[in-house]
Amino acid sequence: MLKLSKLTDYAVVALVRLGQKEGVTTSPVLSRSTGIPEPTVAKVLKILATQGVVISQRGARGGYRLASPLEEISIATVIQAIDGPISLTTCVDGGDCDARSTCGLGEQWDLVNSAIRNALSSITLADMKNHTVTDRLETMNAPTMFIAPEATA
Amino acid sequence: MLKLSKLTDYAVVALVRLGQKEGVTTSPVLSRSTGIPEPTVAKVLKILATQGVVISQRGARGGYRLASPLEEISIATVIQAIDGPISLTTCVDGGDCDARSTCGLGEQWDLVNSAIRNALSSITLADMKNHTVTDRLETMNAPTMFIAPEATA
DNA sequence: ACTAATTGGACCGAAACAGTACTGTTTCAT
DNA sequence: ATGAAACAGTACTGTTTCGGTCCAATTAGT
Ligand code: FES
Ligand code: FES
Repeated sequence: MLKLSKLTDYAVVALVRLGQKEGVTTSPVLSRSTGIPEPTVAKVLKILATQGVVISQRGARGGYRLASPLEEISIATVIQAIDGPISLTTCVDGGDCDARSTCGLGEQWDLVNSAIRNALSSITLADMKNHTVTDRLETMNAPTMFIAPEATA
Repeated sequence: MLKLSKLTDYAVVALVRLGQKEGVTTSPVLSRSTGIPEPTVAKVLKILATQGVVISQRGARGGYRLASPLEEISIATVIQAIDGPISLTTCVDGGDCDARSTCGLGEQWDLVNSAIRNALSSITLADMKNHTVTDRLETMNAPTMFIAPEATA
């Protein structure tokens, strides 16, 4: 269905909320604040901590805090942290493709990958809480990336 | 991992190859031509036929042919035909989200959805077969376009 | 030093996915 | 009319990934 995992969904919510807090915040608090089940938010934060998106403080009086301001964390970063690398292809890196030599368009997939990554990188967590950016996206979405120039001909 | 299903991968390959043939082409022929296992390519074509992406000709001397020229079929169309609708959110339509009322950023997800859909719609199957773009990609493909704090596998 | 609070990492069940096989229906060639 | 070729649809099975839960390691405070 090409949907990002629910964990990633929750991660974005948790991070945005975390960015609005002062100091460190614990999993239970974040859970109550967002409505996400406690075990789930705990797991999400754990993963994000290993990826360096959030800083964890262990022990009593511990908790999590954002490693970077909300504006500098892109959706792509969160997805990568939770779901792993963004490679739509299944072919480019893994190599477990049966075709490979016969399909002929192996390299072209990078086109798609770049497009996706570009789109995902242009949205930050700050945009997710800020309603003013909705209009700005309209101009940002112009398909003027690096699509084949003569491909449209 | 945010990857499109392998079926979709195969679908793109099959469609591009199909667009380079004259008249109708059978599944076995397409299988040999692409290197994709016969049963799989058959399944993919079947799905694409129900979605109207390809036209099927039944009976002896039958086969498949593209419903539209390659230039008019976008990657997004193929993904939607195989994997279903592109909704990254899991929240907007399904409604099986535990947070919903407390998360507060439900509407903002459309931002992400639009970005993805736009990126995917701007690439056509014709772009995938065009090898002149391959070289161009080498120069234009930014090595890292988003911050990867510690992308250790 | 002890205790309580909190994160870290491992484990397990469930669901979706990829692939395969079979049977039926349609059409062309003989 | 008959037989073969090719698509259509359904059902089944093995595998992988995802979502959720549980227990162990770590630290602050008393
Ligand atoms: S390498 Fe996987 S389809 Fe070409
Ligand atoms: S509706 Fe699902 S996280 Fe907000």
